[in-house]
Amino acid sequence: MVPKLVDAQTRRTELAEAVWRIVMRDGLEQASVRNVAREAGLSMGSLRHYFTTQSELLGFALRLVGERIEERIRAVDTTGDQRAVVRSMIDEMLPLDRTRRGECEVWLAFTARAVVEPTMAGLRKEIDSRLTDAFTTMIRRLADAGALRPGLDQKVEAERLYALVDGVILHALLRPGRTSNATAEATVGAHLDQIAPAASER
Amino acid sequence: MVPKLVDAQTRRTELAEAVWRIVMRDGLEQASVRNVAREAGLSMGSLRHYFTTQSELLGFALRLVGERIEERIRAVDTTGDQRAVVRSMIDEMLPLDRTRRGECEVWLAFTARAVVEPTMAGLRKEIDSRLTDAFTTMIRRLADAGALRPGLDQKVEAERLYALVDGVILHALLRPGRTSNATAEATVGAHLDQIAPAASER
DNA sequence: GCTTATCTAGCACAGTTGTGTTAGCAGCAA
DNA sequence: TTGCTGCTAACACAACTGTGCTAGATAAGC
Repeated sequence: MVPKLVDAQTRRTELAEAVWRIVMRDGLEQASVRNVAREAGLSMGSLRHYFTTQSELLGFALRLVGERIEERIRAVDTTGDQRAVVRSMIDEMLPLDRTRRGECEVWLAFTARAVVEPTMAGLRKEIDSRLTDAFTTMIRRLADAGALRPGLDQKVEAERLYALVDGVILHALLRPGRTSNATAEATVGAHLDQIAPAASER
Repeated sequence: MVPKLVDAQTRRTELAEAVWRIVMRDGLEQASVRNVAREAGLSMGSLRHYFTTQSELLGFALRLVGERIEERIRAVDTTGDQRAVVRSMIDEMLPLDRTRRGECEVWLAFTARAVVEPTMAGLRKEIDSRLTDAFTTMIRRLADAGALRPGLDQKVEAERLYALVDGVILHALLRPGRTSNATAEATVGAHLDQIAPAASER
C-alpha cells in the first residue's frame, strides 16, 4: 500500500512544526506529548504512532530546523563581492523576522537543555560540527577572494566569527524589537569590516 | 528577636546554592520545590517559609550568581596594562573551572527560559543592562589608556565584545573539556589583540 | 514559669507529565 | 466476504508538579 492520504513524512513535519509553535510561544518545557498533539490537531495516540518517545519527536524537530537554515544558506548567490556573500549567509541565521526568530528560539531552547541532557549530546555535536564547517567555509571564501585582512589565522577567525554570531543571536532573542535587529546587523557588519576591510582601507 | 541560630539570609543563600547544584547536575527543569528542598536537606514546608513561590526562589538564585561574578570583577587589579586588566575581567566570566562553569550553566538555563517567560523579563533586562555597562567600561578603559585601535566606535565595540564573550561562553559550555577552554581563551585573546593591538603594531 | 515569633515538617489538593495498552477506523488484496 | 495494514483514538497508570494548610518544634522576651 504505497499511496496514502497524507504521507508519513509530511505528518512528521506537521508535528515538528507544532513543536516549533509551542516552543516559540511557551518554551520547550511546554512541548509535552499532549500539548504537541493538541497543537497539531491530533490525538496523543496518533502522535505516538509517528514518534514512540518524546525525545525522538523533539530531536526530529530540531534536526529539521537545521536543515531549513542550511538550505537557505546554500541558496545564497555566491557570485560577486565575497564580503556581501558572507554577510547574506549570516543574515540567514539571525532572528530578523518571525520565521528566523522561531528557528533561533528552538535552537536556544534545545541548546540550553543539551548542556545537561546526555541524550542530546550526539545531535548537539553534529550541529556544532556542521556550523563550524559553515563558518570555516565563510572565512576561506574571504581569504580566497583576497578580502581577509592579512595576518589573521583562518581557524581562529572561523571560531571567532562563529562565537560572535551566536552571541549576536542570543542578544537579539533577549532584546526583542526593531532596534535590536539593527544592533545585530550593525555588530556583524562592524566585525566583517574589521576582518575584511574594503580594498581601499586594506 | 534579632539573633538567630542561622541567619535568614544565609538560609536563603544555602537554598540558592542547592538550586545551582541541581541546575548544574540535571538542568533547570529539575529544580522543583521538592528537589531543591531535598538537596538543601530541608522539608518542602521550610523552603516555602523562605520563598513563597518557585520563581521567587529561582530569581534569587540567579541574582546571586550575578552578584558573585560582579564581585570577582570588582576585585580585579586595575593597575598596569589595560589589555591585561580587561582580559582578567573577561576571564572571571568564562566557564574555566567548576565554579565558573556552574555559574554559566545557571545563567544559560535562565536565559533560555527568559526568552519565553514574561515573569523573568524584568530580571533579565536588569542583568543585560549591568553587563552592557561592564563591557562599556572595559572598552572605555582601553580607549582611555590609548590602547584601543583608532577609528573604532566605542559603543559598537562594547556590544561586539559582549556578544563575542557570550558566544564563547556558550561554546565552552557545549564543548566540555580542556581543549575548549584553550579555544575560549584563544578566541578572546585574538579579539583583544585585534581591537587593542600591542603598541608596536598599532 | 508563660507568651510570642520564628521556623520546621508533613499532608492534601488538583493538575500535568511520559508511556503502555487496547480497541476501532479506514482502505487495499485476496 | 475475509484478512491485513496504516492510522486514529481513548483510557489507565504511576510519577511528578506547585501551592495551600495545619500542627508541632524551637528559641527569645518577659
